Amino acid sequence: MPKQFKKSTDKNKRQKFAFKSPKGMHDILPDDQFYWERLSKYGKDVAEFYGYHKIETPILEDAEVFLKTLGEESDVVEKEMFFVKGGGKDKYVLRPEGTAPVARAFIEYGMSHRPQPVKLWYSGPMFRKEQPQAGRFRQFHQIGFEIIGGSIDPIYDAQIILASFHILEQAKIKNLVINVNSIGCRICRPHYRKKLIEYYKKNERDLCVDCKRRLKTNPLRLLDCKNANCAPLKVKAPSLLDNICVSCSSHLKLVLEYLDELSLPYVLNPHLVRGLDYYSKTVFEIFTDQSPLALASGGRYDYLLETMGSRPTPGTGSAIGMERVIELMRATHNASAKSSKEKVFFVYLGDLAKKKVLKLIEEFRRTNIITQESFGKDLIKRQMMLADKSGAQLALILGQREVFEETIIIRDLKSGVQETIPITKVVDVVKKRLQ
RNA sequence: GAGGCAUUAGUUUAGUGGUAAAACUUCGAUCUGUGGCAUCGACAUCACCGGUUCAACUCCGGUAUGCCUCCCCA
Repeated sequence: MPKQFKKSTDKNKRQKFAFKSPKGMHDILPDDQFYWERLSKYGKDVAEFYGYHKIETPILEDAEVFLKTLGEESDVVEKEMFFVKGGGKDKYVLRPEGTAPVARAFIEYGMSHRPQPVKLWYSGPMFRKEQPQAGRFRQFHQIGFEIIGGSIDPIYDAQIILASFHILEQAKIKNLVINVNSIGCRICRPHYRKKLIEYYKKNERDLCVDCKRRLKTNPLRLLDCKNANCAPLKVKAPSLLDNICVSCSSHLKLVLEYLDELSLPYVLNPHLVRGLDYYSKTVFEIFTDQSPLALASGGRYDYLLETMGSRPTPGTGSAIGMERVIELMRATHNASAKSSKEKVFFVYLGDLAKKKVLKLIEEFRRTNIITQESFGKDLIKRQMMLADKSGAQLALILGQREVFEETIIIRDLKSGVQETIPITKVVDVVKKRLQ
């Protein structure tokens, strides 16, 4: 419920403990809908233009869908999933991300029998039990793109990046930069991982607390440490770029060539790694200089479907964090863009006129003209004030005299010019005036 | 999961160990014939629970929520 309605007018009935939305989960209030609708539209337009088909998966999934794919020791799985009671104990979870459910659907509905690759997109809420912060919520929304099946072609990575990039561009986010890296494949990554561990083991004493832990749980994350003390070690650490196999490095090289071809602004960031296990080869994140948070991210997941029991099937995808984008849209979109859709405002005087207006509105319903009224405020002055506030173009004024004469006053709210017309013609005249 | 800061009306902010102030919003009255006007009025158990005190919105502790830095991530 919107905040402004939470208070009861009856003092005796007032609740001692006010209800609140769950921690880290927010209502999208009427005033914000403008941004959500805009961003959703950008997503839909881009998806349709590039031939992605929309898919909607349930908000609940079998926990195994994520346990098996995201990595047992990843934080998302280990401590950030909401388990749902009922339907078997701990069987279902609120989905923490969108790729694994889409992959599940791909397998379940035999989409490998469609022309390959299959391009899919989705939009909806995701849930992670994190400590909330600016731009980090327990319920958040993503627009995601996936290209599944076909060959392991770097051009698909470029297309996936392109789709996310265009949405951000349409949302008028300035100074976008794409960070790109390759985290290798199942052949070269273990070698690199070993090399990295060996290197850091030698220097374990100088590592920060977090990095000591990372060394055991997720060594690749060492590259991403922000602690200044670890920085010197990072510089000398073996680089992913020097250690991935020929197949992976030529794949990355082609991705970059395609990005060049599309004139997309990118930087090669050898320290970029992702938290989810299913990624391989290309990974990327899109940033703007107006926020430290990634607005979109994604990568290639050539082993994901295999992990889920399918034939080996490559894939690549990305997701945009809608809340993070909307936060930036607020700053750039001016309020005038939010102008009201209401075109016609009814003003009445007297009970008889009030009754007539009720019926007149129904006549406008058959046209596409949106009307508004303010029943319950009988003062004509108040009604005019509200008409003005509503942003309506025309006011239709019906008083006792007009009811008697079967006329109505049509008033242009900008110029203040008004005329009296027969009430039978009001729909036609309004239609003409609005064109 | 760790550390730090914050919380006063619908909103934005004052303020004090002796039960709260302003602006805007909303609602009502003046007001049954025309535009954000004017005047008057209404709307806060000062986030919640407990402690100290003659007395707590103020001091202390806890909880919740928000924000910041981490962890991690969109």
